[in-house]
Amino acid sequence: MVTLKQLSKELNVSISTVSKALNNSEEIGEETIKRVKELAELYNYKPNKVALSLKNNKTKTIGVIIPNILSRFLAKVLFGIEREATKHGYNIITCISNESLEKEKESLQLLANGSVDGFILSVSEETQINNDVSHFKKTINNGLPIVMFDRVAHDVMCDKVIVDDFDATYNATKNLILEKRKQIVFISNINTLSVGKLRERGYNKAILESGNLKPLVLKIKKKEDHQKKIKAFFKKNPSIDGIVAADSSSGIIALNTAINFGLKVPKDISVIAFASKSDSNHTLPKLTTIRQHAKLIGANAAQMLIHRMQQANKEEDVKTKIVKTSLVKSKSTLR
Amino acid sequence: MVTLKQLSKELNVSISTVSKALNNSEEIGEETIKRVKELAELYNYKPNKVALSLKNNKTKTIGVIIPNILSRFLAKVLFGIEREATKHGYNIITCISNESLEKEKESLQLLANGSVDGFILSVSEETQINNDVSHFKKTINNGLPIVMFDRVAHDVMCDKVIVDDFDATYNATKNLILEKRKQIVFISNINTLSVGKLRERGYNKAILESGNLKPLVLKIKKKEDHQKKIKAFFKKNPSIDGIVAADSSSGIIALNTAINFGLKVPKDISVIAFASKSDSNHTLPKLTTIRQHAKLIGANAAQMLIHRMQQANKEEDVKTKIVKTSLVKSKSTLR
DNA sequence: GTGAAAGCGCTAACAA
DNA sequence: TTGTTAGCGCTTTCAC
Repeated sequence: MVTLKQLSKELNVSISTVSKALNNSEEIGEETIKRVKELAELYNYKPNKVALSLKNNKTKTIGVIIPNILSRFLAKVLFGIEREATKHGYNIITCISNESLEKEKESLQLLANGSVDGFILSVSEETQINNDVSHFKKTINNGLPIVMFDRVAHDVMCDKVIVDDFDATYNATKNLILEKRKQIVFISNINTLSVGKLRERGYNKAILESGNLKPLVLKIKKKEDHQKKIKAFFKKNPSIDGIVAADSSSGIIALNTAINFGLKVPKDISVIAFASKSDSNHTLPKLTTIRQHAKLIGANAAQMLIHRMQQANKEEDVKTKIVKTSLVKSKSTLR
Repeated sequence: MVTLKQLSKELNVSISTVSKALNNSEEIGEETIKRVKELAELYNYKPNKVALSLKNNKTKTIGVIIPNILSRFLAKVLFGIEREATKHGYNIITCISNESLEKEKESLQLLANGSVDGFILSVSEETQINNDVSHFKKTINNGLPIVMFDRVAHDVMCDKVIVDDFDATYNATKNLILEKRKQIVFISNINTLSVGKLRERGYNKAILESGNLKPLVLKIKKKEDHQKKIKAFFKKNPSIDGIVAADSSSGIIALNTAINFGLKVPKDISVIAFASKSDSNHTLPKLTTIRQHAKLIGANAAQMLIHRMQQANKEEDVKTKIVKTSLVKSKSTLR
C-alpha cells in the first residue's frame, strides 16, 4: 500500500500538502492538487483505514454476534445488517457465539478493545438460560452501544429490535380455530428461548379463548431426533388436525410426517410455522408461514446502532422497535 | 477505553515502563510490574487493537467475501472460517457480494485499504459468467493474499480449496445405475456456476459409460418457479426413476414432488442431492445426500490463508486442496 | 500556498 | 531498573 509519505517524496512536497490536496483543501494551489491527484490515482492510493481509525478514534466497524449462522433467520438478519452497514460506510466483524455464554463474553471482550464502534447481537441460548447479562452492561458502560434483536435481554438498557412473537402465534392459532380445527398442536424446538416461550403463550391464549379446545404442546430438545419425536407424537395423538410450529424445522417435519401418514394437507390437517419463503417453496403443499422479515430486522438494528453511534448526546433514551410478522397464507392451510 | 498514558500518569511512571511491565519485560522490577498489573486489571486495560495494527502493519483480520449468506453451504463455510480464525486470534470481516461482480470488486477494494491482512472468498456468479478476474490479480499484486473456495477462478494464481464436484455426481449417478435405474435425471439450478458445470459433466460421464442409458437434464433458472418446473418435468417424463440434484433445493423439491405424484421413494424412484444433514432430516424419507463438509472447507481455507500470511517467503507455491465429498446414503435410495 | 509539528496508542531501540 | 524518543499513517493547527 502506497502512503502519503511516499507520494510526498516523489512529488517533492510535504506530507501535509499531499493530504490537504487529496482532501481538496482550499489552501492548496490548483496545479499542486492536480499533480498530487494524478500520482495518487496512478498508484491507486487509498487512505490507510487503520491510521484513520486511530486518528479519529472511530473504526466505522460494527461487531455482530449471532448465536448460530446456520439458522436461516439469523443468516438473513446478518444479510440485512451487512447491507445497511455497507450503505452507511460501515464494515461488520462477525462472531458466532454458537449459543455459548462463554464465547459470547469472549467475543464481546475481544472486540471491545477498539476493534468496533458498537455491537448488534442476539443473545445466546445459554445466556438466556443462565440469565447472565453482566457482560452486556459492562460493554455499554464502557461506552460501546449495543443493539439487541430477536432474543433480547430485557434487563439491559439498550436499543432493541424484536418481533411480535406472542401476537404471531396467537393469530396463527386463531386462524386455525376459524378453520374449525379441533385439536391444534403447538410444536417447538426452541422452548428454552425467550421468543419460544412467547410463542407458546400466544398459542395458549388463543386456545383458552376458544373455550372448547384443549392445548397440546410438543417440545423437542435440540439433540433429539425430530422426525422420530414428531412421528411418535402423531401416532399417540391421531386426532391432530392443526399444527402451529415455533420454528421452521418442526413445521416442515410435521407437514411431511402428516403426508407420510396419509393425511391430506390441508384437507385433513393444517400447518402453520415460523419459516422463510424458501422453506415454504420446499414443501409440497407449500407451507403457510409466519414471516419475520429478517432482513428488515437486520436493517433496523443497523440503523438504530449507526444512529446512536453518530449521536452527540449519548444518553438519548433507548428504543424498542417491533417488526411485525406477517402470516403468509399458502397451501398448507384452508384459509 | 483506558490507555497506557492514563495508567502511567496514575502510577507516576513513564508510558514505556507500563508497556514493558504489562508485557512482562525482564527490564522492569518485580514491584513495578505488580503495581502496574494491578491497576491495569482494575481498569480492565486492553491494548488498543487499532494502535497495534498500525504499529505492526497487521490487522489480524481476514476479509471474507461470500456470494450469498442464505446458502446453507456458504453459511456453513463461513462458520468454519470463523471458528478457525478465532482459534488463531483472527477476526473476520464479512462482505456479501450478492452474486454481483460490482459488489465483489467494491468489497475487495474497500478492505484492501489496510482493513484486512488477506481474503477468503468464493467467486460471485456474475464474476464467473463475465470471467472477469482482474480485481483478484490486482489485490494479490498489492500484497494481499487470497484463498478461494468452492467457486474458484482458475486463471488466478492463489491458494484454493475445492470440492470433487465431478467425481461426486459421477459416483452418485453410478450408484443409481447399480440400482438398475433406467431413466436417471440430472436437475440443477446452478448451471451457470463452475461447480454446477462440473457436476453435470460427472453425471454425463456416468450415464455415457453405462452404454444403454440416455442423459436427461433439467436446468432451472434462479427466477423460475422451481416447483412448477419440476412438476411439469415429471409430467412430461413419467418414466423417471432416479434423480441426481446439483443443489439441495432441486433435490428436496424433486423428492417431495415425486411423493406428491404418488410415487414411492425409494421403491419407485431414488433421489440423491448435494445437500446438508439438516436438509436430509427435513425430508421424509430422509434424503440421500452428497455432503461437502462445508465447515472443513472453511477451516482449511482459513488455515491456508493464515499460513500464507505468516509466511516470510511470500512466494511459496500456491496450493489447491481438494476436500472430498461423501455420499451419505439414507432413505431416499435403495442402496 | 506550503510545511512543520503534534497527536491518536502502542512498541522498541537506545539513553540514562 | 526506568525514561526518552522515534515511528507506524493520517489529519489539523499553526507558523512561515
